[in-house]
Amino acid sequence: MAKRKIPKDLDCGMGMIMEIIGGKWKPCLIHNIWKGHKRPSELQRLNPKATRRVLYQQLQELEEHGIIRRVVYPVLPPKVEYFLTDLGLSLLPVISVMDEWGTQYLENPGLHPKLKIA
Amino acid sequence: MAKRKIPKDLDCGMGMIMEIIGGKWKPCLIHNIWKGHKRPSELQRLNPKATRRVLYQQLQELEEHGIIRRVVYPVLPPKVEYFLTDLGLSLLPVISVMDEWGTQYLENPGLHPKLKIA
DNA sequence: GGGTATAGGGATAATTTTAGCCCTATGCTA
DNA sequence: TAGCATAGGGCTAAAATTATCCCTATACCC
Repeated sequence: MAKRKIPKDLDCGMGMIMEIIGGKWKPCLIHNIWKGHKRPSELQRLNPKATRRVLYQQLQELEEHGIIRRVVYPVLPPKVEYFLTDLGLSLLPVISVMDEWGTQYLENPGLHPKLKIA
Repeated sequence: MAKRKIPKDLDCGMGMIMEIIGGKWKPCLIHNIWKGHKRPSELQRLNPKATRRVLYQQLQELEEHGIIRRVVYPVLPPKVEYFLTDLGLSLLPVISVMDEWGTQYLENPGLHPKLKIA
C-alpha cells in the first residue's frame, strides 16, 4: 500500500491535517466510528458506494496514522472493531466544524449557484 | 481544466467541503489571501514549492467554487488581486481549526511516532 | 454440497490530481 | 536590444489516489 507521507512542501499545519484526513472516505469513516459504528461490515453498509477494498485501505491508513485502533477478536467468523484513539478523538472538533460547513452548504445550494452537481 | 464535481457518493457534508478545499494548495491559498496576500506573484513567493501553473489552476477552481473573487486592474504590467467572497470568509473558522490542529501536531510529533516524515 | 456471513490480501486498471515545459503579451530599465 | 516583471494558456507527462476483479479462510444454515 502506497504509504502516505507528509509532503515537505506544505509547511503549514494544513498540510499536516490534510495528510491525515484527506482520503476520500476518511472523514466519513472517522465520523461513523465516532457515532459508534465500529465494525467493518457496518462501515461498508454505511458507505455503499465504496468498495470493501477501498474502505479497508483507508482504515489501514487511519490506523497507521494513529487515528483509530483496530481490535481483533479471536472468534469465528472473525470480528473486528475500530475505535478512535486519543489522537482520533482530538480530531472530532475539526471534523464537526467541517461537516457542519458542508451540510449547511448542501442545504443552501443557492449560496453558490455556479457549483456543478455531478 | 478538469472540472471538479461534487461526488454524489459522498452525501455527508464532509464530501462537500472536501470538494472545495481538498486541493493540495487550496487551504494555504485561502489562508494566505485571508492574511492579505492578494496578488498571484505574492502567493507564488509564499508557496515556492508550487509551480506557477498549479497555483493558477487552484486559484481558478477556488474562484469557480465561489470562494475567492478575482479582480483585474486594466494596467500594465497587469495587476490582479484575489479577495475572499462571503462564502470564502465563512470558511475561515474551518480553516483555522484545521490549521491549529495540524500545527499543534507538527509541534508535538511525539504524539504519533509512527508517522513518516517524507 | 451450496449458499450465507465474517475480514481481508494481491495485482492491476482507471481516474484524478499535480507538475513541467514552453508559449503569448506589455512596459520598464540598463 | 536584452533582460526583468507582470499574469496567464496549451499540451503532455508523471505521480498519486481510487476502483475492480478475483483470491484466501472458517463456521453456520438448509
